[in-house]
Amino acid sequence: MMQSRTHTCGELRLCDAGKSVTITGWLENVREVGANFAFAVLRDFYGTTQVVIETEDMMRLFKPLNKETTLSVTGLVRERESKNPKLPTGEIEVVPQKIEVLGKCIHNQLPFEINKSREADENTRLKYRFLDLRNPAVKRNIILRCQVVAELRRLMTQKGFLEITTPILTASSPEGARDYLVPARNHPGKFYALPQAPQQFKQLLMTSGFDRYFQIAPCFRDEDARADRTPGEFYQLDMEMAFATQNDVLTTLEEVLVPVFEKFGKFRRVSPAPFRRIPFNEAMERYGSDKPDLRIDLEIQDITGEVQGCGFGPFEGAVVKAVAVDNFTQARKWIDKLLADVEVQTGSKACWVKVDENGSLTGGVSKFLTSCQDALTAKLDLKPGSFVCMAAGKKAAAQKTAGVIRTMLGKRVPGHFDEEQYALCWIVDFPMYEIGEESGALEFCHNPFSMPQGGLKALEEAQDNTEKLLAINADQYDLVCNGYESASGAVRNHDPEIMVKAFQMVGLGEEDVKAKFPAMYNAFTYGAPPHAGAAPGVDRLIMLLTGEESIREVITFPMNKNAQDLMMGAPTAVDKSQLDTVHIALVEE
RNA sequence: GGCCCGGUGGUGCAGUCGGUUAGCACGCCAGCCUGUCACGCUGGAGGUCGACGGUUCGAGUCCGUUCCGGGUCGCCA
Repeated sequence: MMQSRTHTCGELRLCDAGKSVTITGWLENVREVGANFAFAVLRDFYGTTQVVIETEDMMRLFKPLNKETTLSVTGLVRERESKNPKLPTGEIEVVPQKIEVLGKCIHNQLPFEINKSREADENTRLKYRFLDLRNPAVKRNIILRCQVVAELRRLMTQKGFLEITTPILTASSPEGARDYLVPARNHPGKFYALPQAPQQFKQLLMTSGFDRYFQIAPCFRDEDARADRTPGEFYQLDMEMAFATQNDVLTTLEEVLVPVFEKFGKFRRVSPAPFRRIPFNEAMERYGSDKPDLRIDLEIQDITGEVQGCGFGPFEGAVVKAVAVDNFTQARKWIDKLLADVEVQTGSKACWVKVDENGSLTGGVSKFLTSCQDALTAKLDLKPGSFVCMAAGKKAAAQKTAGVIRTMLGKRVPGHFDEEQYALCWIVDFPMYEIGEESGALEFCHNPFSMPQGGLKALEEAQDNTEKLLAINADQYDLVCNGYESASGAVRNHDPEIMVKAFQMVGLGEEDVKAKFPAMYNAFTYGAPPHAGAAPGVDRLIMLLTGEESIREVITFPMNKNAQDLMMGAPTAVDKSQLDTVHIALVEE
């Protein structure tokens, strides 16, 4: 039987010298510095401790052990002859009397070196995630995640929110992302779906009279991955408040998140509450994005009027947006790279001009713009040495492209990016409806659960008037931090009459509302409280706090981009008998 | 599905204009070394360059196809 450990590998200090101890852990390294003289490093969750090998017998014991074998070492703590101030345990070492091998590592060549695993090929890391996680630098993010989640729970609970879990096996939701489906064994041909969010359940909880609900909720969406978006599953701090206004929700989240950013964030500076509240349209106009990075001090200017008739084809009849920077000294090659990167990220081309020492436009598309040079100079406050990057197209596309230009210029031209802070803002007043790109018809812009501003009256007044309908905003809001969408929420539409009306605007009727959200619609006819909520993304929050650029660094067992778990081998084929049980027949490709 | 970037011993990378035996660091193995801590020194093993096809006297290098990975657009109420 294993001797129980008396200390961890992170806790022995000089004052422990002379004690007899047992420590356990992984054999990290053995440094042989002489014949029958070596230093072994034992690592556990808490730290590392040096074990000194100075006898032939001990050397013989250690020699055949591969790195990463787990050991129990019993011996005496001794003050080191040469100390290492870089290590918490650097003043002592353990002189072993008894070594016990607890778990052999039979591989003398590891897939990667534990302490350098972050540099290894990501597929290899994911396949050997259990080894990758032995790296303290990798483990640190997971530990931080636990601490943040615990703090979120503490703060929410303190504010009177109840954590209530909701079903994982539920009904497919007709809106939104692709569902993950689970065949129902007892109901041939029918399926459960994994929840994309506990949206309807939390609204039902509100109608049940739970005043304040939250949950660290797993959410499942079958959509493609991005660097900041894991495929398959992710976690949200899902919350909802009864009899609450938009301001109640924003204030509550500010009170919860500011302390978390301050306590756990990589950067010291955090936007003080209340955060700036920027209407969606203003965000698109000034930043070209509904998730602007406010650490960048540049803003987009509209130069549509200034450049009309200049003769440059792409500008004719288009909306033209510009971002200008002063004291620009970059080379032509740099500009070409910028334009290429903008095109990769947006699919749209950008163009540019510079201002020479005489105040004249030069380079890029300057030959087309000489006629409007004065107007542009005035509008953009151009000076000798200014650089202007422009995007043209339909309004939304031009805004979006200019938004990417703003971000790239801001981060690449020195002096416009104050990186080391958490710049938070709320984007509010999202439009209720939009014209669908494919359908060309009126559609819900975000989700149909949001309360239109002005309620029933606004909808009735705008009925059959597309222009007016497009101008209706919803009490919907996103929390944005450093260019990432960090939370999304809304004042919900709790009134069946307004729900039906809102659906009528997009050509749907009462029957559609009932069919799509039967429980919610029904519940709301029994006396529903006005309610509002939001759902900050936990994974992205941890990304922001740690400064990681890949979401896989903050997930314990992440899948790769193609939604495969390389360690477990998921997804896998299953036996025909399993398929038969759930009434599934595979179609030969 | 489109586009961009990448794939070279166990790991990370270099490889010029197509030209001799594919180079470096870490790791691994052996030897030396009594205070290392990114230990050091000496020696050694290990790759045919993602796959297939083509151009060529000759391909890691050029061309085509394809597979895999990352990023991005679509998508993500």
